[in-house]
Amino acid sequence: MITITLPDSSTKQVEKGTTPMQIAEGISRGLAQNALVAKLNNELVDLNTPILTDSALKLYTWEQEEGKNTLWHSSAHLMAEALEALYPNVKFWVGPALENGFYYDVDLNGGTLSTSDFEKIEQKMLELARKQNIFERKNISKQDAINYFTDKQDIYKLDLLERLDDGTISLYTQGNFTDLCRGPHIPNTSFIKAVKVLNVAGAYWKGDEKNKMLTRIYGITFPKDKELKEYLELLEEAKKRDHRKIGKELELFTFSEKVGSGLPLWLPKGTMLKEKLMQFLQKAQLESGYLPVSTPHIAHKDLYICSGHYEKYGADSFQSIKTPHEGEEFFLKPMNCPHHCEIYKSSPKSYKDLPIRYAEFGTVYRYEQKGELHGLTRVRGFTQDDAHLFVRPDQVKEEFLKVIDLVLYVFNALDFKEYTAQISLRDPNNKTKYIGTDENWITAEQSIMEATKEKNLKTVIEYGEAAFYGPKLDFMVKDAIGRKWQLGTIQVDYNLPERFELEYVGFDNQKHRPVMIHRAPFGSMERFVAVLIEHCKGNFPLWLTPNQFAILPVSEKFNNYAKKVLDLLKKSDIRGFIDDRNEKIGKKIRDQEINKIPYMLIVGEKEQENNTVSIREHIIGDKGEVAVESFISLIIETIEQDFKLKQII
RNA sequence: GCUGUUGUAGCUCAGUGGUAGAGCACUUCCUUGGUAAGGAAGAGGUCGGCGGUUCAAUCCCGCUCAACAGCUCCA
Repeated sequence: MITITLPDSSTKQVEKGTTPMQIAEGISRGLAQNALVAKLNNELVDLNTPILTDSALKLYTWEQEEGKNTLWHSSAHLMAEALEALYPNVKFWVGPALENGFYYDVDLNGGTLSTSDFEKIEQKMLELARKQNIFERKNISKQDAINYFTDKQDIYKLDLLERLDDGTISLYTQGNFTDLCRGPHIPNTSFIKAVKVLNVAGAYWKGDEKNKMLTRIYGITFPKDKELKEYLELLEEAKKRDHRKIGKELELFTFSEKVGSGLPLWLPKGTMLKEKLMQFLQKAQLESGYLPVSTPHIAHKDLYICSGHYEKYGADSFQSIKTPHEGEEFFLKPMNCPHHCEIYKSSPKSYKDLPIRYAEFGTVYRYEQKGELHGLTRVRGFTQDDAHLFVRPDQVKEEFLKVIDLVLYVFNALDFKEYTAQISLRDPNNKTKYIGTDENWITAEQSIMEATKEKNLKTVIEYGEAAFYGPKLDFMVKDAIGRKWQLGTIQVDYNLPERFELEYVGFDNQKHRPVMIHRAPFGSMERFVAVLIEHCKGNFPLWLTPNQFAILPVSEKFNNYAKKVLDLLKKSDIRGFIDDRNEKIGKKIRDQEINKIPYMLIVGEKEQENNTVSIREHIIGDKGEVAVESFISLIIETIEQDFKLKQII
């Protein structure tokens, strides 16, 4: 007999060789029917693995990541089986599970695959899934594996085998398909009830562009039809929220081939939005002791030689600007930090001056590879809500706390309610590739961890993800439909203070090197606006939205009264316009609903007589007739209320 | 940058080896209408750019630019 310890610490005595599935059956029928994979002493295993020693056992269903991943990994095998049935010459590379679904990289031997083939593959997968084929594991020797795949003329699996040790090799077979795989897998194919082939794309063999391009087929599967339906609805919803689409519809920004790819043109409404955001942050920063600075868009090559960026990125950047003066070269600025370092150096600093916080909405230019450009999230010219804090080593933690406060203030104000903080630290096994003293690193890493802990942030620690110049803290937010985005970032930098020989005079009358902290709560205005659009689907908070109201005269006879109302509202700093087109009121309402205007003010004979407006709220509808003054206070109060609520959080 | 797909009016998109169409938007006129599309007329396109094949190219071919999907990358 052996002892099995379950997650609730209870134990079971079972015969040696009992499988996790049998234990599941002993617990409940429901669990036995839903279990997909088991964890045996920290190792994921098939449910039919005989347990030979005392073990801790945990069972996973579709509800857990482990269960999902296993189902998707097994689905990749199922898709491979379907592909092999449909395309006899196909060769397989690897087929892992992803965050949402799975893919398989295949070599179609010159054949092609298009979206029109998807249904055929899906049908075949479902047909095979219904056979309830068992995923059968077989441990074999390396030589046997080599023989097997040599017979199959499968160069890709042979390549994989080269890197595997004898004794660790296993094959999985379901139906007519056998794959080299370490597993684990779901018990049988019948758990896969709903199937969708999502996409097909090229991917280099082993991710190396010198290698052959394989066909990567993406798919997703579910244990219930309903879940597939919900997933497809989510994809539809994401499409509707696409900032490129909404940005065009709401006339926020555009691109022009003549201006150049990746160089956004902000339209009046988008500019209003962007500037409101900047004003909002600027105000918060002034209150937190930041000092606004502003620096030119170009700088002498020497600046970037000093910073080290020329050596690292020079060749892949926008190339230098020449002048009539022979040999003189300027570069478009790819970041603001070197400029800020020079500002720091413009006068001697005392320890009493620190921390110094230079803030600038600095527009920078980076020559991103063509294929990387994407709407506003990846562009070649963008404005960072940048600031550099020059601090004493003993101030790192305190400044981190303040920056975290600022970042959270921004997130709350914009209704991002869920976020996690990712702490990127040094690779503990390879400390040599980092610049800066061990002592400083330890202080900074400790400071970050303590600061996030004090703020009760949900954190993930990533070892080895730090930049070579310092550890960092990145904020990942979840948007309204659950997608994750990386927004704000805080980074410690030991490199630039060194390169620019930044100093301050300490209490001991000696020169010391300050620590530099880069931080950007939005990240960049472009990226943030993109994420915000997708988060709120273009329905911006009232304080931010480009037009807070539209006045809709019932007929042209009331245009003059509308004008009077507009003047009154403008005096109170409320933004909007009159829709004085020669259209019926129904048409105007429809159009302004589509334009997502928060408040429509309908004015006709009645309103003109009573000095009122009839409010119609976006989506909600008719809110009745009120005095113009009441509307003004409604707007002001709504905005104040909005901010107050958020302060509490 | 690599692979694939796409590029027709301001927008969304039909279409054809014999130099083009719809809906919306726009202009003018009629209409002055009370909570999601009133009516009529009109204007608008080197069919992304360059080159080739052809009697003839928006359509076929090559190159190029841009967008999209994926890969790789992101100070």
